[in-house]
Amino acid sequence: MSDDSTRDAAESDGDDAPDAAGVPDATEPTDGDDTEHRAFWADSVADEIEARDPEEPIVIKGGVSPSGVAHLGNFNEIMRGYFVAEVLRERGREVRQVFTSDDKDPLRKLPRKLADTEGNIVGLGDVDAGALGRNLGKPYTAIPDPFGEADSYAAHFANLLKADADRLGVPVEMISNTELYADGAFDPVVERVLSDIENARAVLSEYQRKVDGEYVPFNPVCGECGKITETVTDIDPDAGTVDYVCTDLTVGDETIDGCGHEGTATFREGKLPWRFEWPGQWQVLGVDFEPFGKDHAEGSWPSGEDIARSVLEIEPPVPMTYEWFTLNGEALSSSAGNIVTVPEILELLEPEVLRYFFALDPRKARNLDLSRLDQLVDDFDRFERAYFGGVDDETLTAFAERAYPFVVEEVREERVRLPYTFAAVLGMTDDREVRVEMARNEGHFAEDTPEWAIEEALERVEKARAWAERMDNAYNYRLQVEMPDVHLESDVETALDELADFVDAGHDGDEIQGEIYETAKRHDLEVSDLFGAGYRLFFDQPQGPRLGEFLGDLDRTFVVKRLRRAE
RNA sequence: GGGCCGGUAGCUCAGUUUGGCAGAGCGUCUGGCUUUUAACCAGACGGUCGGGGGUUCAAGUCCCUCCCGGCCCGCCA
Repeated sequence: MSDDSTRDAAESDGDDAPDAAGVPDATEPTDGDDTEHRAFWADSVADEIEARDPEEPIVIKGGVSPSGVAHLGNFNEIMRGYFVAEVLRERGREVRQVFTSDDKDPLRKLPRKLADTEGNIVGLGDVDAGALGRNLGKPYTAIPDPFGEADSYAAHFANLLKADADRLGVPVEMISNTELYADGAFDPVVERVLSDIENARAVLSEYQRKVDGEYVPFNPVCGECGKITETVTDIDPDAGTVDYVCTDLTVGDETIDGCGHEGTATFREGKLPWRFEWPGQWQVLGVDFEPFGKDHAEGSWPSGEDIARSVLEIEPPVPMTYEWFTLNGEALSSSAGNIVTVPEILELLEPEVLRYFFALDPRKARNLDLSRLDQLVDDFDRFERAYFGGVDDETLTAFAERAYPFVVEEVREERVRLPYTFAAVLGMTDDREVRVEMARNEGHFAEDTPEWAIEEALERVEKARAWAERMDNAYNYRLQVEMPDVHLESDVETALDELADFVDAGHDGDEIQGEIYETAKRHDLEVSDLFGAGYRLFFDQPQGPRLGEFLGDLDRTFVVKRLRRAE
């Protein structure tokens, strides 16, 4: 176990992310006054926040170290916070949702994966790794963007995260931790911690054994080499400075060399260690609610809560632990390549389905199985129907009544949802008219279905098509525009010619489907042989969707020509 | 080793606060759609609610204990 920890620590910054469910403490009512059960967890959290009679705007926070790839796990905090924010706004509260980029943290190790400006995941080999290596130990904001576009390494990843939040329609305000120090917002916190250092040590030592009488909870940035240092030799709270020596920094079994410089730094030229910095953020930003992954639940939350009360003398925010989700059954890990980004998953799903995923109970550990996205979409569709009263399930309906309006951008009952796997079938052809016709035949579109609803419904076809291709699953068939290279027995060819005549005479899909059986029978063929030939001709595969009905929706001339094997 | 969270049908999940018949969707199977061919319809099958013990008229739900998984109890965040 401890062996692993080295590896894990190596990329702990971002990677292993959080996932899905949450901790109960968080949603437990304060002091047992009113224990009203809520169908939507965000209502329970909102109750708890309101019970504190908070000043407005109510501040909801999340945060992450901008270490490498912004992946879906990082969105737990943003999405969980979003639902609580929306519930409070609905109750007439003014809410500010912020997300800190903890970008004064030092780059401790070279990431194995990065995300470029478009959010695509790339390897370290695609950037100047040597340049990055020389910046080990410096704050992320002091390191150039490896892709050369943003102001810094930190800004690059903060921009990606912000872009993803925009894609999901979450109005989150990004805050640079470095800036909080630079503009003096953190001054009172640092001053408090360092002037009351005996107390600070005493409190933290309850949680961290390493804390001793020499421990100084402040890490200056070296004025010479720019790296975060660990050795403070003197503190002058009145002057607001510390003296330091730029010593080596040990990270796991690696050492980042210090330059030996001896200097003096102001409270703005350095940072607090995380255990103090987190509570400091609560104070500086006036945080009322913060969701966090279960890794914090037994570590930094208890100490942070204590530091907030005992050192900073502030009330910590309402907490909520969420469980992590797994991706395809495995922990999220960028180094292992088990990662999905927001843009990636939005190629496969509508944003509202993804929001739905995060509206589910945060306490439950979930698995996001890309090969079974149809299940997630089906669940969403059912959830949506429940909102409109179409599902005989009290619990689901109660949940949907509360959560659904926050999941969709706009509540519109006339909206049409094509079942995801059916959408994948429609994705076998690019012809929009064929898609619409097939959907009509299946009863998904009615005569009076408005054009906007058809447009929206068809957007799912593109998602489902991308899914079928990416998973290379049972729906990954493609109508062949060019005649495939097929070899057929002569009796099969004869049968196909007859079938072509039948189609040419003008029959609908059902009739064609029936005629395939009849034709096979007449020619003493195995039905499967004739179907097989059809699938070869149209899909260049041995199998496919219900053939007759599919052909009935295609252009008749095309179908006839293809059945006759004409180029 | 200690602590926290999770474990309900093959899969994805409700239900656990406040004890009251074990649930849904999907999948599977069977049947239907004049006819084995993945879209549609109906029905059926499917459960030791992780195991064991306890409390109770009654336990998925409460208590004890054990198993499995994740996390924390070093550093860092």
